[in-house]
Amino acid sequence: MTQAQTEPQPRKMSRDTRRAQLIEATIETLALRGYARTTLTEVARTAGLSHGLVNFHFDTKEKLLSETLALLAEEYRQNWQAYLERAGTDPAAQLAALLLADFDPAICTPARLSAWCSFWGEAQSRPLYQAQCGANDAAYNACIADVCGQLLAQGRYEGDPARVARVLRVTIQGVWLDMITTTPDYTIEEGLATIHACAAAFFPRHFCAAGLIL
Amino acid sequence: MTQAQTEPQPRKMSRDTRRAQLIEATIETLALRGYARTTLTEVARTAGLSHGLVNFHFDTKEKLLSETLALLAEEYRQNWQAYLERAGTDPAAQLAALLLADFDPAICTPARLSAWCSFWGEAQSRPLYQAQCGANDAAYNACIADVCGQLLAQGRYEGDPARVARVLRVTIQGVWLDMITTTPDYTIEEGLATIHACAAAFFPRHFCAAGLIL
DNA sequence: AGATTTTGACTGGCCTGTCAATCAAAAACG
DNA sequence: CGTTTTTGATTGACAGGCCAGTCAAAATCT
Repeated sequence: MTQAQTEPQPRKMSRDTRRAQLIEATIETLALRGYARTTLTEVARTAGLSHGLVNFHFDTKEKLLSETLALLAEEYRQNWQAYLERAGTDPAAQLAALLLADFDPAICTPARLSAWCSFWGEAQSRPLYQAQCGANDAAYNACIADVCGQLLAQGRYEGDPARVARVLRVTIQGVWLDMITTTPDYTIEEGLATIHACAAAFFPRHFCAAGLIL
Repeated sequence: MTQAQTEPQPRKMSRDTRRAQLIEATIETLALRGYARTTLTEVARTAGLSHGLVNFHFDTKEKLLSETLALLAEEYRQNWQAYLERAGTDPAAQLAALLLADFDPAICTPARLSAWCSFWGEAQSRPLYQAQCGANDAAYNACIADVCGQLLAQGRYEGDPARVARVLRVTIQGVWLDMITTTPDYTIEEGLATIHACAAAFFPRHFCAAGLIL
């Protein structure tokens, strides 16, 4: 990915640039090798830098992984909040925006999806995930539950907002997982169609397989 | 779990017994420590046995993990197939059985759910998962898609069988993930209620939040 | 020159896999 | 039926390798 040989690339770069570069290399390594086989040497090689630099910028491997997860969590949060902002105040439009947000090309990258999946696999046995993502996840859950509650009320649908929201959320998660584990012919369009089919089941007068109605 | 000190426990046991014991210890260790920190020494200690025994019975760590995953996959397959067998020929009853199967107390254990999650996290970067579970997963997908297709036709519902089936499948998976990562007050009943809410959205005349109608 | 980044060799620790010795149960024997 | 031999499971010490983290020296920038 990064080519240290082609561009001369100033040896010394700003702290933040190097850190970002190493974090990006960590995401790629997680995706390619998995959590268990992600080593500092491997990350450094992916970034085209020396092993010692990683410790210079991040002190420990744990801090590197922690900040990598923090970056993923933060860009995820900013993405759906930006989508929500642009959607206005109509609950159906807001829900459609939330569903679309998770398939934005900036977020929904093979490397990023794989990296997320690596962290989930370790989440159960390490406090790291909850510490970095607990608050964000809670905010997202509250938000989508609120939007679902409004749409249920407005459309006179039956159903528990929390459960409808949970089904939509885990369906997105599941589609993400499918997209990296199953055969390659699983496009973003097919993923979106699946999640829209789910939304259409709960809100048939507002959603169809193609997305928001009207 | 196993207490080597309380029971004298015959020093020598049959091959299959020891292998099963070590595989069970592997599941517990995966759940407690995660994939990356699962070591042979840790597994042996959990089983109350010596480290060398693991290599005696399984040759390599990879084979131990492979056979552990094979056991999980096989007991999962047998479980849903048994449920399906008992359900008769009515599509709605069959679907209800498939949904219930995944919450059977024998399958839906904290340790087993966590172990599954550990394997998923590594699935993307290792052929192990596809090799052990690819065929089983494909059979399950085909089965639930077929049942959904029958129920859609019988009830004159609209929808793509493959997509409806996928939503149900990933919702179960997502609820499993929730059950081990979120706060403890997530019971099997709440999990089942969520998946039933999802089924009710697609098949409102056959399912409600409490499960199968009639 | 002084400050800061970068490198690569080095270390101490942990982990996997090997192996010779040990031990208990079963089999063979007297 | 008691004794000896054989078989095969079990142990723990050991070797080799890999990895995270350290550090002194070199390179680069200001």
